Amino acid sequence: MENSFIAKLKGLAPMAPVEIAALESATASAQSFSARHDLIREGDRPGPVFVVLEGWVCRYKVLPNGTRQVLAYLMPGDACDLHVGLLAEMDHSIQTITPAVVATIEREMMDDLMTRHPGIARAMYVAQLIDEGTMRAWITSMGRRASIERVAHLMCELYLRARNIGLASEPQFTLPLSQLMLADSLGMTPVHLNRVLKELRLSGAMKLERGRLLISDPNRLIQIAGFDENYLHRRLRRAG
Amino acid sequence: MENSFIAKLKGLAPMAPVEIAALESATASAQSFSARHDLIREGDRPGPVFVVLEGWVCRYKVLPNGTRQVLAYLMPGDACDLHVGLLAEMDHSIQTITPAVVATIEREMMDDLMTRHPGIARAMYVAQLIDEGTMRAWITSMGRRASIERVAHLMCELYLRARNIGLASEPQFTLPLSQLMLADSLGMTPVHLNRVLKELRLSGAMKLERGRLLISDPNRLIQIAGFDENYLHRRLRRAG
DNA sequence: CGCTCGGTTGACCGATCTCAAACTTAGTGG
DNA sequence: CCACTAAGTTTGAGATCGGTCAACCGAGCG
Repeated sequence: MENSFIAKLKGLAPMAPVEIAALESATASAQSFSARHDLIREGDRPGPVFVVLEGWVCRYKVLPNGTRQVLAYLMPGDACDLHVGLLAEMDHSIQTITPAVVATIEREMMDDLMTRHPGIARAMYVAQLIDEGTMRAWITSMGRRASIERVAHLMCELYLRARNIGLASEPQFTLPLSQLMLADSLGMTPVHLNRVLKELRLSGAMKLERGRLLISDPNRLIQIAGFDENYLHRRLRRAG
Repeated sequence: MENSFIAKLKGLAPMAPVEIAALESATASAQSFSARHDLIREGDRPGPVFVVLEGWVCRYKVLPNGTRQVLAYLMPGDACDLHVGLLAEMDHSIQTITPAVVATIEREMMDDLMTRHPGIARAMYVAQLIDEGTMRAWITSMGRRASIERVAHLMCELYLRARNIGLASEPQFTLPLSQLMLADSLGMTPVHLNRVLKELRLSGAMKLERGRLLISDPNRLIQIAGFDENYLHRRLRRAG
């Protein structure tokens, strides 16, 4: 059975059987990691490309004052930048959140895959564009949305991404993020995040509990968030 | 005399004479635009790649409530994403800030340049990685830095970028951004930004005046910002 | 069974926003 | 060359959002 990386790429561009086989063999060497394990740290020299096959992973940065900012979440199927190898050092760290299975693809292998297989190249580029769009959405959230809107917006994003890869069972889904981690993503205090979550719960929009999120009133949540699902979807060009 | 785009790419990867010639001809069709002119708007179908040759340009997003968030600044030599063409529509707009000269490179031309010229491909990938690093730094700023730190940090970033392309005359440089625009970049109110600028002026670190920034005490500014210039520099790998 | 980690709550404080007005500069037309 | 205007900047007063500090709670685990 094909892994989540292949499944994702197939959703982003048409993929020939040869290409699928090539991806199979490239990701064959997957490794398991425990939760909270740094795959690579800020300042390290970049190595191979990481591909998350199972579990959740995040990118983050720690500031001199000790605070942390989470920069992105990687879910099964997601990979980190294909060309990192060109940089002298990482400007951020990457860490598992849950126990995770991660494959690594060496730079030469990656180059080879991209040049030899146009479908793979195309899918990887689209994936990268989507990731960039997500970053822009985060900047927008942090800059111009009130805390409750920010929380709601992130939940919408994570829900849609989970659903896209078949990890959501309609009204709810597994969300293995502590409130501390969420606060570090949203640029707020855990205390304040907790109050916002309470407000969202009382408003009947959603309810976060031990590792899963229940979206009781999707429309209300979307409305609070000012969420435009377009930023994750329908962005693929119909015509090539 | 070569243009700012070529100059920038030459700084990011070794460039063969043929490659320079190819870039010359690709950017020959530059066009002039007045200030505040949208090059492309959110929702539009992406077209060619934009390359800024002269002037300042920004990416931005407007929210339903009417507020605006600036997502990035493009200075002479900067280009926007090479593969935008793969998306169905823009998730943000791009607008000139000052009068600007912008070249456009059609997708086929771009593909051709990249596949035929490894030096160009490499330089473009590095440029993209740097842009992504900048976005991550913005997210970090918005999430975890106090307003005065954010302002100082952005000024450091812009100063270094200007200096890199020869647009800074040591203690000062041309900064054609209104306070409103800066506020929209930093996720704050123009009123509050103005107060922060006053604080920075009184502290003797820097002074912003009509279109130029004077950095009176670089060390102090860097210290206030918690600026790590590594995120823009020294990231190129020595070894290929 | 007690410890530890994460979540929850309260009281208080301070940073940032809002609203509103004055002022400054650059550009425009008479 | 001088109103006049529009855009941008500056300042004040008061309100609000989100942060800080501190205590308590509850579940999982050795």
